[in-house]
Amino acid sequence: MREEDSNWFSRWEEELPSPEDLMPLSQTLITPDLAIAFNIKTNNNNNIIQQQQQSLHLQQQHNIQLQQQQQLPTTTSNPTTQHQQQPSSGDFADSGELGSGNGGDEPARTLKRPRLVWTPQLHKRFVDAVAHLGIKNAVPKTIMQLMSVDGLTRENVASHLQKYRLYLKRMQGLSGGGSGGGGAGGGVDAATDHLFASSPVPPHFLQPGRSNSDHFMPFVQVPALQHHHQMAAAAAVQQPQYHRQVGHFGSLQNGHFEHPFMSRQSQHQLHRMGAPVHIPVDGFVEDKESANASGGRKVLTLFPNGDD
DNA sequence: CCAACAATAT
DNA sequence: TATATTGTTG
Repeated sequence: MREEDSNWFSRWEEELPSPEDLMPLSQTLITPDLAIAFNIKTNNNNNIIQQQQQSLHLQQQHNIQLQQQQQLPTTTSNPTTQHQQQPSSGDFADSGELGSGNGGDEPARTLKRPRLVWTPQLHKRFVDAVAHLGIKNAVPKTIMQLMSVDGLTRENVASHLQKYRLYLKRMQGLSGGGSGGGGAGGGVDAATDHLFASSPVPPHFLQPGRSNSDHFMPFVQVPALQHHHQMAAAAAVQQPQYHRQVGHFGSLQNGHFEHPFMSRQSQHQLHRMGAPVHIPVDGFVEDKESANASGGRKVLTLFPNGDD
């Protein structure tokens, strides 16, 4: 119907992120402060956190409240009045009981983190990662590694991948054979697919038979089976600075260039930790509307802009 | 044991 | 519904 259809992937090819584009992009969903406060181990600040662990005890409840207040700490005078109408006096504060009277044992570990919201940007990185990995290697762990989004867990990716695969299958189905009466999905443009539609789907995704895009697979050959072996080379320890992390993608942390594999591999410990609060990283905004849609739940949103 | 995947839960 | 969590399997 559209001629664009014929060359959409020509353009797609051009728009393919070069490794340089993809690699150094290390975003973070968790600020150092937040990580520390919650006893979260990110790949960078291991040691710092360890120290904090000792002093972490009865503060759990306080921690939570602190988080909410710390939102958007410094944004060069943000006139956006990002006031947290967070019911600091409603949810847990006054109920007094969080869960079931946790006596004061490792609280942070028990708490849950906010639902990840897959913005088009995030999904884009996801698709790019999958595209560059090829179907075979496109498994949650490797995808997660390539995406290099700090705070993103393997399960986040796994869950998303599961749904994405269903989406691909649906597309295959209706592009291949007559529409039949299936009536299963119906509209491809259903609201459910909007996210996925926001990023072009690499052609070979639909053709498992065809060998992967060996076309462009520059280097990013993630050693998927790389077992833990290397301790963080202490490449860059996050100092308790109140700097903005989200802006500097250069990955020039100490004047040293970070390799993707060398840099993000201490994520083994990143498992369940909790933080039922928003994450104060500037650049990340919580989408009130999404939250509303969810029934007033708090949701962490990355990149409110749906623009590609 | 860990990770992927599918199924189920919220 | 979208994402999380759990269960099962390799």
